[in-house]
Amino acid sequence: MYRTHTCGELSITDLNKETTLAGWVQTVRKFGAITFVDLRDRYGITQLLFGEELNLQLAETPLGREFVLQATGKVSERSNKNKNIVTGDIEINVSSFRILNKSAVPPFKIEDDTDGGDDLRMKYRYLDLRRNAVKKNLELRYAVSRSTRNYLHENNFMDIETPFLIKSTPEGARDFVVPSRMNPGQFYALPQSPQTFKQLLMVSGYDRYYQIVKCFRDEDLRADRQPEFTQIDCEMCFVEQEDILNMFEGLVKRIFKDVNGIDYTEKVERMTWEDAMWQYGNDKPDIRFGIKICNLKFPSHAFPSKENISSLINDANFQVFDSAETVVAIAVPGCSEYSRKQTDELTEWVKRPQIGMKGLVFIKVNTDGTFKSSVDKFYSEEKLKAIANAANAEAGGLILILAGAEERTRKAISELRLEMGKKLGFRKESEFKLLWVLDFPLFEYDGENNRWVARHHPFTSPKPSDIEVMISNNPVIENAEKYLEHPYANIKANAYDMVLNGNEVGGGSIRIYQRELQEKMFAALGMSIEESQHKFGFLLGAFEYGAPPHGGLAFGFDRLCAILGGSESIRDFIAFPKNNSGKDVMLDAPSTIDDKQFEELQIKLDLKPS
RNA sequence: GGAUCGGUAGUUCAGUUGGUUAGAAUGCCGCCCUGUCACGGCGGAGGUCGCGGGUUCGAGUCCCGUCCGGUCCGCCA
Repeated sequence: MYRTHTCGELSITDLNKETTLAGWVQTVRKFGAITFVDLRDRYGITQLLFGEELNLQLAETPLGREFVLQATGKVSERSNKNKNIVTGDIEINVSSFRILNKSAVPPFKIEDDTDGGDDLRMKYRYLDLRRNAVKKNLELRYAVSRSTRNYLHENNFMDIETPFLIKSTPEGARDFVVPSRMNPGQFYALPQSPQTFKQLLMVSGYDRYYQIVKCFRDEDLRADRQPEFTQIDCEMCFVEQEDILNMFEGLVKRIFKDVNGIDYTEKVERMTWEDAMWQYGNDKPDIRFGIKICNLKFPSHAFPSKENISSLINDANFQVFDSAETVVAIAVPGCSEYSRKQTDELTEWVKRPQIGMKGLVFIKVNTDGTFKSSVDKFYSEEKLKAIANAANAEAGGLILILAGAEERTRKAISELRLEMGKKLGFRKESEFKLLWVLDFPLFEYDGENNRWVARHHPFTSPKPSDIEVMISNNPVIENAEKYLEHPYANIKANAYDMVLNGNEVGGGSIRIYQRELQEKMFAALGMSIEESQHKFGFLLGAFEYGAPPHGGLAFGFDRLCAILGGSESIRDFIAFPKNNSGKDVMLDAPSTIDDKQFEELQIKLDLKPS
C-alpha cells in the first residue's frame, strides 16, 4: 500500500495515528539536525518532520524539489502551528521513508505565484498542472460539467455521442480536414459543432439531447479562442423559444448555485438585438453597469423604428458632427473633474488603431450646473444642456462623444463604455449578470462575395412574420453599397444568445424543420439546388420523414468556466491548451509526417515558398 | 492578411547617450544552523544578450531581414 491518507486530510483529531503519505516534495527546510519537508499531493500539503536519526539518512540520499516521496510516521501536534494551511496544526513525525522517484530541478516554481512565463509553463504543462492555481481551475471545470450533467439528466436529456470524422461543409468557419487513407484524395472534416447530427437526433425522436463535446474551427486564435474547444451542446423538440430560454437559464442558475454558491434568483433580463445595438453598441452588452448610449445621430436604415434627435447637434457648423454618419455619446458619472491629461489619454485611447476613431469630444457637466466642453466654440450652454439631458448625464458627469461611420463608431463607443466601466470599477469579477439577447438578424451581408450569409447558421428559422419576406424576395443584391436597403437586411431570426458579463456564453435558435423552407434558406444563401443537395442532402432527406419542430443551443464550455473562475483567458481552464499560433508547444504539434504516411495517403506536398 | 509589444543567467527582469570585466532577485551547488513554513547566515557556479546581415574605432543598445512568443484588428455559420 502506497498510502493510508492524502496530504490534505489529516488534522488534530488524528493525533498519534500511524500514517503513510505519498506525494511530491514541495520544499525542504533543513535545520542542522532536523529537516522539514512539505509533501504535496492533489489534496493538499502536509509537513513532514525528519528527526535526528532520519536526518542522517537524508544526508546520504538528499531530497530535491518534486521528488516523489513516501513517508510513514505518527501524526503529531506542531509546536508552531501554521494557520495558512488546513493541515497546519499537525505534522508527521517520520519514522521511515522511501524515495519513489527522483526529479530533475523544475524549470519554474511549482507555486501559486509562479515565476514561469506562459510559454515555459505550456512547454512543461505537466508541471504547471501541479500548481494549485491551475488545479483549482480544472476542479471548477469538473464542477461545471457535473452540475450540467446532473441538471440535464434530471430534465430527461440524453447524452449521445456524435462522430468526429464528418463531411466538410465550408459554411462559416474553416474546417480542419483529415485525409482518408482508404479513400485516396478524399477528406473528412472535424465538426465545427454537432449541429446537423443533433437535428437528425430530433428527427429520430430523441427529444432531449445533450453532449459536452469538442468542436474544431480552423480560424485565428485569441486569448479566449482555441482551435479545439468544448461546447455544452443541447437540442430539444416540441419546444418554442420560450421553453428553451427557461430550460437553459435554469441550467446556468443551477451552475451558479453548485459551482459558485450563488442563488441567482432574479429574472434573467431579455433584450432584442436591436435594443442591444441601440443602447450598448454591442450584441453582447455587459449590463453590470447602467451606462447607455445616447444616439445623437444615426442612419435611419440602421434603426428604422428609432426616433432621430440629430436636431440637437445640427446647425452648429461643427464639421465633425455634420459630416458624420453617426454621433453617439455616453455619460460617465463622477468624471467631470477629469484633468486635461486624463481627457487626452482617453482621446489617445480611442485613436488607437484597434478603435480607430479620429478624436473624442467631451462635455463636462460640472456640479455647479455649468458646462465645459471641447466644443464650446460651436455649442451654446443651452445646447450643451440639451445634449446632457438627452444623454441622461447627471451633475458631476462626463459626456464622451464619438462621431464617424455607423458600424465603426458604434463599436468604438461600446469599447469606450466597457473601458470606462472597468476604470470606474463597475465590472467586478465576482458579480454575475445574465442577459438573453433575442431576435438577431437572420442574414448578414458578406461584402467580399456580395451575398447574404447566415448570421447564426443556415438551419436557423426566420421569425414567422418574416418568412414571407424571405421567400418572396430575390436574394440577389443589385447595389452592393445599398445592401442595407435590401429586404433581407431586416429579417429577424428565432435566434438567441446568452450573455454573461459582456461575454457570449451560449447561443442557439429554433430550427427550420420543413424541407421546403430549408431549401429556400439555402437558396437565399446563394446555394444552387444541386449544391444544397450535395452538401446537406441527408438533412433535407430527413426532413421528409416527419421532422418535429425543434430548437436548441450550445454553450461555450471553456469560456463559461473561465468567467465563473474570474479569468479572462480560457487557457488555464483547459488541461492541455494550444498557443496563439495553434501549436501545442509541449508536443511540438502540429509537425511534419513521415514520407511513408504521405505515400499511404497518396498525398504530395507542394508548399509555396513564403 | 494586418497592427503592436516583447526575446539578456535555469527563471522573472534591469541594463542610461553606442564605450572598462553585462547586473538584480529568485532558483541551483557547497558549508553552517533543533521549530521552520517566502526559514536564516556565509560562499560559489551560472551568459552564443533569439538568429543572420549592416552602420561604427567600438553594438545587448542603432538600421535591415528573419524566427519565436504575447495582445489586438480582420477572421471566428
